[in-house]
Amino acid sequence: MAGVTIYQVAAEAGVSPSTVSNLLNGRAGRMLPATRRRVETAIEQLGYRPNRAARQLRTGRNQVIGLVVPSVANPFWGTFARHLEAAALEAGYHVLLCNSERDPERERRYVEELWSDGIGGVVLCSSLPSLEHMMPMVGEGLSLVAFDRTAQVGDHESLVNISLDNVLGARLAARHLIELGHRRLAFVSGALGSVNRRERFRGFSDALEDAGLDPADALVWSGGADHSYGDLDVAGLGRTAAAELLAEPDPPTAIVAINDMCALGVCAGIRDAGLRIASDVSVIGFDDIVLADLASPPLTTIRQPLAEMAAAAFANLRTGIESGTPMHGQSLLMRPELVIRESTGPYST
Amino acid sequence: MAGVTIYQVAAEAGVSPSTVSNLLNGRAGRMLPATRRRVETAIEQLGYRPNRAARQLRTGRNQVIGLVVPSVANPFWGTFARHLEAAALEAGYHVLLCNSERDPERERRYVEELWSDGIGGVVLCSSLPSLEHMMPMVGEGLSLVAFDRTAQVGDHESLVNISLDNVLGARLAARHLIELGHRRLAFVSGALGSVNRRERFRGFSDALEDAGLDPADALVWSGGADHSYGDLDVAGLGRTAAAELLAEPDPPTAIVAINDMCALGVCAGIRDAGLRIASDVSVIGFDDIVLADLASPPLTTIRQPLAEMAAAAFANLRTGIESGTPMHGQSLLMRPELVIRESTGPYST
DNA sequence: GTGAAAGCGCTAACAC
DNA sequence: GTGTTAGCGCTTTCAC
Repeated sequence: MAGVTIYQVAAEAGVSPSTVSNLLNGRAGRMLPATRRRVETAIEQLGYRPNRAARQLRTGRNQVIGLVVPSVANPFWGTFARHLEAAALEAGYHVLLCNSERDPERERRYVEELWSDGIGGVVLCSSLPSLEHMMPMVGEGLSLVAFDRTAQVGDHESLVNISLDNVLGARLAARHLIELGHRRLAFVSGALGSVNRRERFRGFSDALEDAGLDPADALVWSGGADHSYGDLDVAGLGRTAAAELLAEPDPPTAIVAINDMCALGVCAGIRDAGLRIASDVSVIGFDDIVLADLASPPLTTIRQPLAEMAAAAFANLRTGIESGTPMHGQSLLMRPELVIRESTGPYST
Repeated sequence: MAGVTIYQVAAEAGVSPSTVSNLLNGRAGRMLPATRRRVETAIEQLGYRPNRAARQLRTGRNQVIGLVVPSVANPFWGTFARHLEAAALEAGYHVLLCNSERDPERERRYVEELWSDGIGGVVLCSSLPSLEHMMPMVGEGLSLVAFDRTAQVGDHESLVNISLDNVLGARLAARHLIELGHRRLAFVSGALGSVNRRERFRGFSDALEDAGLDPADALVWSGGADHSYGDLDVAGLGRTAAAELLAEPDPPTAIVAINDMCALGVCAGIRDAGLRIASDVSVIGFDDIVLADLASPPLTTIRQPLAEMAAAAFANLRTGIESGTPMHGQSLLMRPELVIRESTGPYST
């Protein structure tokens, strides 16, 4: 800590602390150019940097937002974190990173701590159906943006939800497979009960119905009810899923994975079984992480416009924080995009 | 912000604020058990949470460390961030995330801001040879741990460096290839001038010499001097590198990539050229990111023990911050481990 | 063993 | 236009 205070600057410039403060806080409008110059010189010369703790103590607000993700080790969340940090930085905000490992209790503890640290806004990446446990704080003025989760019955009225249109995305995915001639489809996911898992499954079923297929005939693999897989193991889970599905009497010819990491695991499992991706079994992922394009074969997937979503999340949060009034509840559903690469191919007997 | 202060707690418990403060700060030793009980009850009842800004203003320090990484979108850094956050959390610290995009100027600005925000310690993941620009702050008391970078001539005496033994790692990598019979090796990297690029290249050269080969005969591809590739494009760079190297009159039969992301790109480039990995061209990476095992074929690589490294980084930082005295400069070089998978194979004419 | 009081550095009324 | 002043909530000597 440089240790130079606003008083020293004031003394150096021959003005009062409030003048310095005014300049610092953009109230330099009616200031004499000469005064202004003097203050700026003094700040420069002394290398003055305002003390944020003092400012926060006074104003009750700091320039920090919290980000709670399942795990930044997952490239999807890592990429999101980077975009969010970039958006925040542009507005002079910093980002406090929290990895929940998808534990609802940890999510709650994190948000509580952030709130009591004076952080005005949090982006919560939780796919929990109920955010009940956060609501007391939202009631007290916390701005909360739920990411990767759509609005649910019972949500607080000032909750903002930002996510992909998962139903549409999954529908796009399954339709692509059906158009390629596949009839025996599988859906692979981890933990049941997450909002977006439910939605993606819904879109998957819708597409089957659209094509006159019975969703009840589809193979659904959900990782065994009692397992709660970490966010990275999802790849290992895809691998296991593929092994089990391909050992079925009537195995699927195409697999929709809940996300790209899972799809990468499914691909590994297909190879483990001695089969070829696309020509033997088609695989489609979800997210379009950087690695989807690098994989072998490159992964067909549903793209989420992460940069735009991160920017929107931050913009909402900032408005909520700076307006001082509760945010107006809303949901933002981004448009998914089918990206066809080489992990999907036509059905062949 | 709950808004309940230490005064309200004191009033509720019928004691003075200092007594409450004493309890809060572990100075409850000589306190009457009855008093203590009363205060604890009051805290509980009012749901009191100390205001961190006020505490920081008073003590000058907060429970936050800064993490500056090139980009958390890169799975290697994402994984590191997660491990570091876990270590910090255990000690009650939070982590502020900064993505430098490998821009030295951004690195400096970030660290300066963190320092003036009252953050006592920073883990800086920079492979810049000189950390000169951080030194004024270190001189003033900032605890700085440089990660993924070894000690350099001219470093500040209280700088702690934590990294892998890159020379040994790269030597292990190249030796593995040579033992498989390869004689025509290539080394692929991005930006020149980073400390660990230099070290890895050194280990690569050493291994060639060990085997009686002339390092000058090796193919070195470094992304073109004037390009400064982002941390993710490193995969695209590997892809380009492979294309160019394989178009040479006398192409390499084995490639050492600067890291796994780059290696994944190299693999993509090899496939683009219609060749097969391992049987036609061997590829070895560095880091052992999660995706190395998921890739097709699974990537042979040099593993960095990231969790241990993150724990060590935090432990050092914490000691530095809490002791209040400058850290004792030292370097920690972790032992690399060769992980043989399927992207490397014997040389065949 | 417990309390009184003085600030940490800043902002924002409100005077002038 | 600029200065004076009163805290924000906490910690920490120093008295008692």
